[in-house]
Amino acid sequence: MTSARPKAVCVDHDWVGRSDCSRCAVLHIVPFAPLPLTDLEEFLGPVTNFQLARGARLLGPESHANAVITLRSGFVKLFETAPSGRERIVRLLGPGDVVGLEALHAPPYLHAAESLTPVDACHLPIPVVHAIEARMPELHASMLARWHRSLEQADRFLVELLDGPAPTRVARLLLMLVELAGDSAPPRLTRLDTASAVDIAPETASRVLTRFIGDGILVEERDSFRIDREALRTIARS
Amino acid sequence: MTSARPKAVCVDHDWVGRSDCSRCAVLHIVPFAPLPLTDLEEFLGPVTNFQLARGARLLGPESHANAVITLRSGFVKLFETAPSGRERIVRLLGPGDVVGLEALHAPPYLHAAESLTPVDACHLPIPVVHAIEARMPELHASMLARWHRSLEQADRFLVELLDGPAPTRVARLLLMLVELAGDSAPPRLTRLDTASAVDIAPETASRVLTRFIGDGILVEERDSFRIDREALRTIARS
DNA sequence: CGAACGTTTGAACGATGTCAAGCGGGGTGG
DNA sequence: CCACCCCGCTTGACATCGTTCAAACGTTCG
Repeated sequence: MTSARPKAVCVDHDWVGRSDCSRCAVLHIVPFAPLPLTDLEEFLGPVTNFQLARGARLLGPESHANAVITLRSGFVKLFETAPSGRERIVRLLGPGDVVGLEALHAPPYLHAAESLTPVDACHLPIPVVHAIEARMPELHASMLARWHRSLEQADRFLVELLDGPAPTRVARLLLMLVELAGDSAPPRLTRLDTASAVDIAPETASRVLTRFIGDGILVEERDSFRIDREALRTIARS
Repeated sequence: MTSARPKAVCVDHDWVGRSDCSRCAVLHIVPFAPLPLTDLEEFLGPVTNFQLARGARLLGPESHANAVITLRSGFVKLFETAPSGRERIVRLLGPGDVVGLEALHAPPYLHAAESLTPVDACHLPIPVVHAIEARMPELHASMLARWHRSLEQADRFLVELLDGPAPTRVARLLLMLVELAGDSAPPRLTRLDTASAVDIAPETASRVLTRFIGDGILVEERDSFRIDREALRTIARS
């Protein structure tokens, strides 16, 4: 209480926005954990919270892969540059997701990560994760689930987003984005990001989207968008 | 010794082909493990070895996901049918790989798996894996490595095989197949499988491959093939 | 020997990529 | 506060690669 060292963010009940910790992919278990608080403090001290603007780089293959990042709010794209030089988006992450999972097994990070919206996130050094894992086996299962989800999403990109004509792909992407967002507002991607997610030319993305807008199926806002779910689902089915 | 129950295959030194166990993704650690043999017997009893012809189904989303399969030899494709109805190959597995990893976390299997060549494999019920894991923490790291590899390959499909013109893609696929095979003979895919791996029409695959053959870059044998590595790498770079 | 399947080959169409020019809005600097 | 500039987006025209449809071939297997 009178300690000079500041409280670990995760444990500080006075911390503004602590409520979002319930979404923390790694530590959502902690509040219910049977560990004495003082122990937790020691573990969680190195965990730091930070915010980023849209378009910021979270990490890349060049960074030291010694931490994972959990998203409290905001959206992130994981991408690689293909041999052709084109940028290819391979995954999309949202609130509650973990960025840089691979680091948990071995460096380097497999992709680059950039924010698609303003982002609120926490930085967890790998040793912290392992320390918690050692004491709380539940975390292990939770991490396995993360790997599972990552694979599932990679496969969805392969099977859903890269299948069929351009309008179909874009429709599926939009649906995927609102699904990812849950109750929060889905992020509006640039035409270029849209294009590199579904592997079409930016110009084609533009044409498809302006057509959707013209048909009243899609409404774009500054940073988000709204859709006619049913109409898009029909297009997505083709 | 005089027991009526047959010896667990993994432990039976008289078992023909036991040498291939050193390649077993899950149990390659076992021979060096500090566990008493009798213990091992009990664990490994339910492990069964089996062979399949080319084109056989190993498992699918419909199967009870209560086991993983380790490939001792042969090649397997993992595929899903896309919304368009087309079959899309999402991963290729070879000797030493694990089929149905997902089951380790939760059912169902995420894909269908079919042999591309005759296959020699072992069937490991999930409880067996967990039992070994409990006693041998090394296995845990080894399993993490599996998830890691799966993700890496999924990403390679996304970034390498689905990028650039048809000849480039096919070239990359062929190179990937010989890499996957290591010292064994790479499997010759049907035109249809080739096509659904790199997302082109079977006819296009045919045209590309006959051209490669004409150029002396590729030689097809009954079940395998040989390539001019350098020439293909050049095409793959484009 | 025949049937079935995978493959080859041809020809024509069409969706999408490419190239190029113009537009608009937001941010910066004067 | 305004003007300019830059960047992302739009729009058009055109070229092209790959798909599609169709037919014939060869091999394997019953």
